[in-house]
Amino acid sequence: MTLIERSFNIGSMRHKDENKSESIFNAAIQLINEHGLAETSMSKIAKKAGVSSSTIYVYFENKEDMLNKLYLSIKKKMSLEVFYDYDDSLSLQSAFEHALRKYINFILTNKDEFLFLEQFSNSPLLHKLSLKEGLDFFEPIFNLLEKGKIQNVFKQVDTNLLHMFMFIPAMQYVKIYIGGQIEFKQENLNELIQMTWDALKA
Amino acid sequence: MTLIERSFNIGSMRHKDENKSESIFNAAIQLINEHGLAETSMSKIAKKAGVSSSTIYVYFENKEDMLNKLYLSIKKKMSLEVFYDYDDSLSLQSAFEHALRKYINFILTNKDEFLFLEQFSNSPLLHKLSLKEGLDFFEPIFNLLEKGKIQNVFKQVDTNLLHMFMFIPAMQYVKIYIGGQIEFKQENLNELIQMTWDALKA
Amino acid sequence: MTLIERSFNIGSMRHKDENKSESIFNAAIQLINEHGLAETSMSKIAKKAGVSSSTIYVYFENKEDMLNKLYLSIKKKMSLEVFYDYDDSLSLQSAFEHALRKYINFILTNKDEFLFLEQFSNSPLLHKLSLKEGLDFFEPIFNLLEKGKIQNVFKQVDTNLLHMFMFIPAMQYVKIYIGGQIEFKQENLNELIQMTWDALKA
Amino acid sequence: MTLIERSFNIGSMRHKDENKSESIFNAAIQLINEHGLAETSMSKIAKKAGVSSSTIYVYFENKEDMLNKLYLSIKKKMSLEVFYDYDDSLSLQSAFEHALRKYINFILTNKDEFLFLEQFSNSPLLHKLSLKEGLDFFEPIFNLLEKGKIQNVFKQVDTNLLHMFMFIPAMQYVKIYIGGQIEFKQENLNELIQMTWDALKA
DNA sequence: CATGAATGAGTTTTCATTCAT
DNA sequence: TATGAATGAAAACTCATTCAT
Repeated sequence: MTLIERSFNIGSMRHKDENKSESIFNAAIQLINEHGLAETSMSKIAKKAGVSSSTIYVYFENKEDMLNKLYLSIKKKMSLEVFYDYDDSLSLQSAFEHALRKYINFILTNKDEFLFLEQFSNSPLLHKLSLKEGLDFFEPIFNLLEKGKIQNVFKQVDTNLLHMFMFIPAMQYVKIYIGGQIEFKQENLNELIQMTWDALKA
Repeated sequence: MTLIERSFNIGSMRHKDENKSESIFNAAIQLINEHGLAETSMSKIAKKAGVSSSTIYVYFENKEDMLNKLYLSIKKKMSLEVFYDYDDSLSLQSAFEHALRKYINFILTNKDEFLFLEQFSNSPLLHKLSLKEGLDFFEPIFNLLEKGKIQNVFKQVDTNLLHMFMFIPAMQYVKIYIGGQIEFKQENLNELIQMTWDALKA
Repeated sequence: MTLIERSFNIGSMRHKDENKSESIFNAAIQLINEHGLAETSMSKIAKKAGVSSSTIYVYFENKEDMLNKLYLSIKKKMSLEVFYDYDDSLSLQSAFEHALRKYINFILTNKDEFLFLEQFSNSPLLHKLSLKEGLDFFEPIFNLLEKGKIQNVFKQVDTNLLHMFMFIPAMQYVKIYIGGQIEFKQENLNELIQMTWDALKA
Repeated sequence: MTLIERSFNIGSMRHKDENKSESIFNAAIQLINEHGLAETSMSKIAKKAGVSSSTIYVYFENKEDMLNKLYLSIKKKMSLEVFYDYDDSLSLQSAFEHALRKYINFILTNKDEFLFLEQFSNSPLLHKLSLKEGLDFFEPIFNLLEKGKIQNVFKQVDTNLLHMFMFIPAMQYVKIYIGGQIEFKQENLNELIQMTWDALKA
């Protein structure tokens, strides 16, 4: 909390605090990326967030609930930043490239959130429901892909396959870059986008 | 151990029981896939494996060590089954398709092992070293890809990029199939292989 | 509070709401019978009573205070319903039988209150003071028993012994009936009353 | 552990220890009588018993299991001490008096165990099964009562009623004596036994 | 009077691991 | 080699209570 925020807060210190929820989320993301889901306890999260661990239970039902809400909140943030300004007038290829670049840019500049998503996606704590809800945020992309199939620009295959090919290699690329196994090159990125396009193209 | 099994063991200097190690591995894989890494304790593994939990510490230094050894053992098994019979006389495309199909076949018929790999790959318990060692098993594939680049059949891009594009979509496809989000179709598989080829092709 | 309820309250100096106190008591009784004293928390009581848990602390000092007040309130209610109309003109045996039947009837028709009493009577949270105060409500009965001793109808033994023999078997009978271990029969009841009388009779 | 016991134990310190189970039971009984079931935590029991609280879970599944096993163990001990030497040659009244006196003597000299039983009997943690099993220990008494009915010495009423009248007043007497509300007199005891007999007698 | 938010201290239980045998 | 018993440390979560509004 900055000094200014603090002063705004004086009159309402006993009201449920967006900040608190936020700092719990941030603490969780950081710890999980640093030490893994299994090693991240509620009390460690609380300590890092600067609240009592019982306070977490004011905001969330239990650990599972907290993680699922965090998952959805990140998915939503991502969707808002990445897909909201989809421009209908662009050519299909431009739209495709635009969306993919924005997505890659998002995960590159929100590494922590992205890595949390990746780790949590493999956990049995992720509810089927959250998974589904999370996918919904990609709706504009599904529309794009369907349009591409209709225009015979993309292959006539299951849209899930197109969707998968569009994002999974990019995600993996960012993951191994973050993991230090390769170094990031703009050139690689362009190649990756080209390869993705080639995979989808009819 | 039956008498017969025992007699087979006679010539062996080591007393440690390959079977026991094996059943610990199997128990671990099953439990981790069922309940997640975080929820799988040594004592549960021991119970499922039919040994005392102290016995696990005869075979492995600690939990981390056990999981890393399990990781490498699966990677090795996979490598043996999938890449050992790489046939040099095949055309590049045939070799590519052959390898990819064998890989997909392996993970489809060894779902538990595959899912364990996926879950453990995202865990900080996975040692850098194991990760690297795990990659080594793909060496024949790296050779294939290099050859393809030299012959100008594949794009002139970082071989890691080629490797990534070759396997990651297939893995993701199997994962969402196992997760019940799509149904398996031979047709999809053929399309996937074609898309993969298109992505790599120069 | 509706407007009408509010207007009924006009003449009262106290703002504390008899209803609210009542619903806290009811919630407590129900929960304690259902799950036991140990498992009944203030917040669960509050939730069931439809108030905030901090509201309970407006009415009571703390949990102990609340339980003791509840205890006394039930004892009082019982005393009012059971012993207030003690009829001096009745013969001793009629008075005895009348009182005992009324008591049994009360605990049969107020099972929850009765069971709470039983459970709380064994708790160290029950203050000595409350216990003593609770006994006072039985004063008419002590008078009856003393009179019986003077008239040589009852045994010349410690009045506490008479009192105990008068009520304890009846209470136990109702308890095991409520617990489902026996079924209720009017016949049993008559026998029980006879046995009680025989125990007391000189 | 005495010095002698200790020396006997030297060679077997890693074998499940009857003593340990015993000291957990004793700690539990004492604490529950002192502070109530609700206030007695596993860690307090462990501390008092001189073991780690995790050790309790080596011997019992959970708190409920521990308490139920303790309940049955006391019931069994009581049954062994009180009813095992039932003498068939005695007259009914002698047998009745003998059993009742032995019972009263047992609860007077095992106050802690008795009070635990009383407190736990009212708890929802007491399993129906344990309750039933606990009653079984009274079998010799049920036989006695049945015989008395056949011989027309006792009233022709439900045996449960006879059983109840035989023990409940005695138990209550001991309870209020322990609670300090009355003082113990041999004379009272004799009166109590006479009253009990009068209640049962045909 | 009434309450939502907050929390320190506590709960039960499980964990990975050790150790004597 | 194999193990049953034991445990300190930590897990997730709940509790009675307070406090600012």
